[in-house]
Amino acid sequence: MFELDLRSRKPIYEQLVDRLKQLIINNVLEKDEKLPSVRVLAQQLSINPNTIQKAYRELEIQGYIYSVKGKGSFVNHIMMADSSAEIKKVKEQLKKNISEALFLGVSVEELEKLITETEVDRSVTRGDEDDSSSERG
Amino acid sequence: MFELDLRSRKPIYEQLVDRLKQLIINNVLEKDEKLPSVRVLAQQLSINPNTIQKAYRELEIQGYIYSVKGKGSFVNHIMMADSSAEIKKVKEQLKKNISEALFLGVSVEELEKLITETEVDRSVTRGDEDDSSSERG
DNA sequence: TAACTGTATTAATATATTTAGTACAGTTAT
DNA sequence: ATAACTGTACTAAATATATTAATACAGTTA
Repeated sequence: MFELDLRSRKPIYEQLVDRLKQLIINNVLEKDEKLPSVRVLAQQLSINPNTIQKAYRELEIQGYIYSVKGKGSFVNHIMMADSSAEIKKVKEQLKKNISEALFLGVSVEELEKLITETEVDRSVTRGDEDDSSSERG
Repeated sequence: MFELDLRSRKPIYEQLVDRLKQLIINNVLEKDEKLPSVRVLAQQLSINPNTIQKAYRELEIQGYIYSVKGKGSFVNHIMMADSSAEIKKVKEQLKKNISEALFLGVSVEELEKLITETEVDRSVTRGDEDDSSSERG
């Protein structure tokens, strides 16, 4: 399904969370799509099922997936509801990154281009079927 | 000098690096300003000097400060030179944050406003004495 | 019932972080 | 030269965090 860096200083479960988030955000994993079970994915990645569960649990807390005992874990594309706390976090992180980028000499134009590029990438992978979140106005 | 969250899962030295970076980026700490010595800051924050040194060393590697044996550690505002690796890192992190923000429903307009706001903050705290990195052309 | 699924718990292990203590070398002022 | 500061290096111990392992329980599906 994807690659992990077992030698990284970044914990495996965090890598999993980040990776799965990106797949969900970019619609590679579609709404209600079933994720591999904790045991199957653990075997595929040659790591312990508990580590997978820790990642899935975190993703569920953050609202990216939902899990049903006996059935499995599924992608949650509803979102947009009570994500205010998450939005605040992301915005704070963005501010830090932006000021650091500016400090390192990245121009405002380049930063704006980054936004446009990211937006385009999303439109392409999502087939542009829902553009409400990227309206300008 | 600042606050730390000793209960955070984020290592103390990483908090220190982030915090000092922000102070340097936003020019709260000015060029060639002397930072507290590892021992003094350690006592102020009630943590071990080795932890301070680890943070200072990381900041020196990243080019934010420079240290002179016997004299102290000082803010480095020259930068802009060989920061290509750092720029690449920040850009990748920015992409992730932007796509997550878009996914959570933050509009492109809002993201662009974040850039403008951050730019303004920097101009104000820096007295606008050097605007070369924020030209739009 | 058998074979899946998520979830929980405990213990052991591995890794990372922090502390503690000591030491050495360069700077500054006396 | 001495005293008091500075950064830096090193080892060992203690603490915190992450990961594995093994087991168990409950819900789902065929």
